[in-house]
Amino acid sequence: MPELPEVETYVRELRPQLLGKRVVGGEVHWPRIIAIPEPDLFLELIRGRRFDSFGRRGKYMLLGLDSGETLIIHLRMTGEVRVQPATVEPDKHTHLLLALDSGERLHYRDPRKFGRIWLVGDPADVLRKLGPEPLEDGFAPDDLGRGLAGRTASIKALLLDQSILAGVGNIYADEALFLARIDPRRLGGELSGDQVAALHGAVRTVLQAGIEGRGSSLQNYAPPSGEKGSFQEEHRVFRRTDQPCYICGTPIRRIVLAQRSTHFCPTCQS
DNA sequence: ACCACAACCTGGCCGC
DNA sequence: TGCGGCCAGGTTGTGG
Repeated sequence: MPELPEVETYVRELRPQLLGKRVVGGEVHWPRIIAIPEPDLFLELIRGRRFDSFGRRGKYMLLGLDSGETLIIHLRMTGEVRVQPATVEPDKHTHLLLALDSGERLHYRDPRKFGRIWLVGDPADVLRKLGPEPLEDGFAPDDLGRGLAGRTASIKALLLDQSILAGVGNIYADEALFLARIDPRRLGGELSGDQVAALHGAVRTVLQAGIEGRGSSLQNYAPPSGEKGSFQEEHRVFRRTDQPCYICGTPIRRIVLAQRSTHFCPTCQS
């Protein structure tokens, strides 16, 4: 589910709930969610460790431990992290429980089991293929242009490629392409310099607006505080199939690109 | 190197 | 109520 704005919201809301707390025990109920190391060693290494820092890279959450190691969590489609009182019992979708010295427990819950968790000495081992952070000051139109140059995949597929740009997913790709007035079927390498610059600006605008709305809450998704985000109210095209474009009134179209639902205005985006 | 697509999983919704 | 089909905010592995 979550893209950059949802993960950033997660980090902001979980940080005060976890910083300074220490892990005093844990249980893994679905071993495959622990990517590195083996689950038994994972639990051995994390027991007794304190959370010292909390950050984000792309759609990954990075929790720095007092051992110098980093706990990395990727929620993929349906992962959730909650810090709960000890009285809250895990349900059948809770795959990792970490007991904290505060008496609470961290629950990692994930109905589709796509999410992954790593415990590594060097985060680069997990993150090295990621492209630039779109909201960093140093991210320039040329950085995006270099990633798209010569590519013959659709611009929609390339925006979803985390090695070109980190953090954009299906919602924000569609919204950015609408804002930049670019047809999602256009090939990456055929965009003009002006279009690349417009897309660069649009990606930053929609991600920033997403963060300000505390993410998009579709279905039952909500950030750790439990209060839903609001950016879904600002979607211009995403899941607005057959509804009128807010600019020109043309019905929004849904097509499939890169195996993902893609929504666009056939009049505004060409 | 690049591209398209199956696979990984479960649950919700819709029509019959 | 049950069943089949489709949908879901992501990434990885495989084959061409």
